[in-house]
Amino acid sequence: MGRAPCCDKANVKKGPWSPEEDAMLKAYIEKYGTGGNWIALPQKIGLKRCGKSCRLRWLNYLRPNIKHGGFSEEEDNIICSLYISIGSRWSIIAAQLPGRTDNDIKNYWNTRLKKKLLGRRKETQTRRLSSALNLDPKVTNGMEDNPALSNSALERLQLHMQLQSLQSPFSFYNNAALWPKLHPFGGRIFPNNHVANDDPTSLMQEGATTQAGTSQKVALDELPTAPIGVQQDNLASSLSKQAKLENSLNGFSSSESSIAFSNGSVPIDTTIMSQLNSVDKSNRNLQSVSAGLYAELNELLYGKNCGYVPNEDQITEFDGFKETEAVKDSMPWWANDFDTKSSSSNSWDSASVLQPDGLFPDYVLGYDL
DNA sequence: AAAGGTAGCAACCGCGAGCTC
DNA sequence: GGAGCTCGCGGTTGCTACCTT
Repeated sequence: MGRAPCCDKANVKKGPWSPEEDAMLKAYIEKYGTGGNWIALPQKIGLKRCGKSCRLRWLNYLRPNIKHGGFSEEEDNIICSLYISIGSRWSIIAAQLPGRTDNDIKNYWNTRLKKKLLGRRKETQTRRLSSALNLDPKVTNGMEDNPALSNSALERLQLHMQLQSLQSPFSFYNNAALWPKLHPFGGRIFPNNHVANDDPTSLMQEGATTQAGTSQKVALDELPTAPIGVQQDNLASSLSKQAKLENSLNGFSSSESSIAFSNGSVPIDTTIMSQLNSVDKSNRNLQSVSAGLYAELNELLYGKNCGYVPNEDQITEFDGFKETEAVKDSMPWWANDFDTKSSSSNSWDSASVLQPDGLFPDYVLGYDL
């Protein structure tokens, strides 16, 4: 049995909305509300529009306090950080940007931000890459000789991210804390002189601290020899936070979602285990990803944190993004307590749905764009 | 000036989740 | 329990304005 159509498609108008239609819809909703039924709304108003179309028009254009265009650097940072952290969950990203709609952000990302990101990479990455990574010339030569490979790498990465996300929202590409251990070069991906706090691997390992603040750092000297695989207890810590977020987003109560995630001790329940299995599967898939892509990924995401300082002539438009601390300082949601009561993924309200002391700070430590 | 290409954005489409009966 | 329905989301399409040749 097929899906029932949401409206009589033969009798609904499509295409751009006229000012008259806008006025009718706005006046009705402001006076009576939606009545909890978008499908019935157009009949009540006398509009020859699909209910879904009315909803979209109201949501993206007519409702009060909508902002269009003119994205600030702060908003750019939030969008980029969240996109890299959680992918194309536009409604969640929109919830962090009052007055912005998911559609607006989606369009902005697809038409501008993504190109901005690619543009920065195109200009700087190969030169910076070879000097920053101190890699085997056999590896870097190929990348320098083949700009097409480099230019497509981010898009390939995004495809990989989406594919992995299909397998598991908690999978490898959604979990930055896993990356250094999984890198095909092991410790060689970063310059040899990286030590302690300015080592990006330490940043990412810090990202693997527990919800309760218990450090579960992995010794740095473990990294070069770590096999391609996952240390499950560290992974589980990250997963626990992700699971908590996901549960919150899915409407679980905070008490339900945080049950056994204290002290870094993660219950090996079926949900978590299935996520672990998904990550293991992702790891296997990962081994087919080229070394060049890995190098690019690290350069792209951690370029400012890996200890490499670009020459002045290497600074490009994307360097307009603030330094990590400045970014965090400028993000109010960063410091606010997570309100599980408002954990709606509905972009109508701008309430924070993210968990500032949980998942995302871990990620953004490494994603200073 | 005109044609073709590109960018930006509004709107549409189909699907999954969740609710009701 | 499951069929039917609505809602909300993310991907995609199509229109328009602007740019380039």
